[in-house]
Amino acid sequence: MEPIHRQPLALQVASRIRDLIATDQFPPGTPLKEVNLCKQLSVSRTPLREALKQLIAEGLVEQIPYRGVVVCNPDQASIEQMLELLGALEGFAGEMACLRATPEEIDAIRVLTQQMHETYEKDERLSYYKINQSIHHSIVEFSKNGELIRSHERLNSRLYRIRFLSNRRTDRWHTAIEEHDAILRNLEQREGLKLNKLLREHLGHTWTKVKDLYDS
Amino acid sequence: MEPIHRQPLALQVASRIRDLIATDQFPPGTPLKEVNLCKQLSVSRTPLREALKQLIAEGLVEQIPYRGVVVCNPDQASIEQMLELLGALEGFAGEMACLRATPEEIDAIRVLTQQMHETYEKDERLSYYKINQSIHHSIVEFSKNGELIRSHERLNSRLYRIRFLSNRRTDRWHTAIEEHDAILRNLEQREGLKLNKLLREHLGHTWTKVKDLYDS
DNA sequence: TGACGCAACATTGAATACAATATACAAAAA
DNA sequence: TTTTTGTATATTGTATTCAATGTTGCGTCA
Repeated sequence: MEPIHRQPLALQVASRIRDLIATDQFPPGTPLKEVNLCKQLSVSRTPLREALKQLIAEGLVEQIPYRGVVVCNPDQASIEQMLELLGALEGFAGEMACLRATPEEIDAIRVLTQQMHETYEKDERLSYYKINQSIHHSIVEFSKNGELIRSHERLNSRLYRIRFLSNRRTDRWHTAIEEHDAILRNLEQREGLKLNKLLREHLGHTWTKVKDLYDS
Repeated sequence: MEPIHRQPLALQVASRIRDLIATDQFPPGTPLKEVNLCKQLSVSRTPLREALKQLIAEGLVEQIPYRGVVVCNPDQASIEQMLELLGALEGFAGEMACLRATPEEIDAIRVLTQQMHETYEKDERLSYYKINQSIHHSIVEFSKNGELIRSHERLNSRLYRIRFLSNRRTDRWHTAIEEHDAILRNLEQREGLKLNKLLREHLGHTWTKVKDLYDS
């Protein structure tokens, strides 16, 4: 039987703050002052501090001794490195997925890709963004490697905001869709190495979009 | 002038416990009881708990609500997954190193590989182990991707103990040395893709060694 | 004899109190 | 006027206290 999963207060606090950062309600540079947050979230300092420790470990915020915790503001170089690593992880995941995904799982990707086309035709940016995330997430899941899934999850959450912002740009939208078609094809045909390469390039293109955003 | 780097107590505690786990003084399954550890390390519960939170985030220990923290005892499947991911990370790092390592840095790998041969001939297991780690660490460093370096570091620390134990086996020692020669050659010739493949296989062999250890 | 319930103990979860450190501002001296 | 220094205040770091929860063992009842 499924055990009951308890959520210690610190964990709940952590995921709340994570959301606040991802949705830009706590934009980069925001100082996370303990007493303020305590009042806003109605918890005491102890669980809050434990939550912050977790976010520090995840790299979402940074701490300077005796000067508090602030939301990280990664520079272009860091973002490029993160996206490069994300590409490597997803590429490898795709390669493994070619070996391990069931036909039903590949069907699921097919459905998502189809839905993605629909959001493109209807010009629904937010849905597009979510389906896109969902596809990438699924591919990683189908690698059947729990460690890989967790690593990807952590890194992706740090990039969530950036990718969301860069999603506004319209230039590369069509190309991205085409790339997703190619990704689906190679997954269907279990072309591991090609899919790996494709996914890495796909993420590389994300970087150029983000870069444009910064430069403009 | 070089600023003074402070180490909050929680960080010091965390790295101490990390060492204790890596050196098998806290073998898997050991319950980390807060009050005991407090006395042993002469700190109060708060910084200790913050340190534990960090180790939980790193995946070195696990926590069950109201039942405390215990040192993780990863099963064969998890170890296989971790090594698979480690192989992917190192492989990718090697590929990047081929693009970005300076000639001087490659020289450093050459020196280490030479030293590795010497430890083999003198039958110095511990030195061999350390030099081996050092080579892999260096290759990852030369990828010049900070995120990749950190991810590798975290994952590797979780495998430190396992790999140390499997280092006792003598069967594959010679083959491992030969593989390192090949790794060096491909790095020298900037054969990124081949090096990637080689490193992934190299880690795959580690898995077979670990597996033997478990099975016997 | 075995199972259930209760109670005492052990351990973690959370909150508060106290100490250490940094920052800002004002006053005094050059 | 400018620089320096001291002090007040804000904020984090650490310790301690109190509450909630889980575990163990013994006694009682069927």
